[in-house]
Amino acid sequence: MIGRAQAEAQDLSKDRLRLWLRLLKLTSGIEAGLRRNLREAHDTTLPRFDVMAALARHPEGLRMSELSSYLRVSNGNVTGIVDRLTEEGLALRMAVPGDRRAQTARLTARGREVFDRLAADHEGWVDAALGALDGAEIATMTRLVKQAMAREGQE
Amino acid sequence: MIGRAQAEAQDLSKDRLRLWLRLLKLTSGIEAGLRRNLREAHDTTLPRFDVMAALARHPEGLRMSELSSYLRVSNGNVTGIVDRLTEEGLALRMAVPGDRRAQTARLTARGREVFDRLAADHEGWVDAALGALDGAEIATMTRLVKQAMAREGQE
DNA sequence: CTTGAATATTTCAAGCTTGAAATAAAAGCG
DNA sequence: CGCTTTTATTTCAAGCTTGAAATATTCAAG
Repeated sequence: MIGRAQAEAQDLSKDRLRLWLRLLKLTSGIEAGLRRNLREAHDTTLPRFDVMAALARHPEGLRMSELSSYLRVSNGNVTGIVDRLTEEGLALRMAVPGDRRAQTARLTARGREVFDRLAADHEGWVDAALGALDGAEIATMTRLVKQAMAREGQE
Repeated sequence: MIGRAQAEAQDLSKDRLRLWLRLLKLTSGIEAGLRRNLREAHDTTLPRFDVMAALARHPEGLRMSELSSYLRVSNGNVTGIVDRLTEEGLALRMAVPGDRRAQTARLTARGREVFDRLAADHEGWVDAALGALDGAEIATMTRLVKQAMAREGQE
């Protein structure tokens, strides 16, 4: 037989699992909507948007490795995305003086213009997707998400 | 100039955007951990696990189209994943009597055994990932996620 | 200097994902 | 019955993603 403490821990574990599945469904659903909107309204993709957003926050440019750790994706991944943004004339690579191994990626002038339009729409889509939550609810959820990340994100 | 109501709506929009970014970071982080654990501990992937979980809940089998709408992924996607599960001897396709277009996918006996082990570990990993939230916090967050989905998910 | 370890990035194979096109079969209908 | 439309699935090209291997360069000893 199992004690009361174990039974409660098992229930809590099940509740955490159910929350996880719902959370995943919510974020996947919103993400799918964002991907669809980006494609239909701007003929682009979420990974390209993410890279452009990172570069927009760092006008001085980011090294490829900084970009990949900032976005938490692999090095090889950003290589390909920056390649495509460069082909499209939205980003460019610059040599780093004093280290011939490294490159910094930056947005071009056109990249900045394009990103500004993307970002405005993006904020609107997210606002609509979370529109069922009012200010207090957003604040509560933000607090709980931060708390959950304190454990999860410290690896 | 803009009125107070507009200014508040803009602030709320920014707060929703910040919450979205945190939420995405939390779920992506947990998901990355699950993918790593599945690979390292069981040499498998999250999409395979998701398909096996769906099939485990439906021992009578699911049509390919039911599987894809259940998992909210494209038809072509499940075709490939079921192909690989079949190659590994974990799933199989069966003809549907009376409709030669359709197929149902099912877990094999070995597929069920493998899934049971995966599921146990999976629940433990999720429990650990959300371990910073106690029962009341899980309940609050679950309520808010449901509320957010009521709007988002009704498409 | 030169050898070896560490660092920055790219390349690569494999798998996931999508939307669109292609196949195939069933259903409706004149 | 023939013909069209709908439904079920697969195929395909393109892009994303990863971890591992390959390149290139820098750094640290000796």
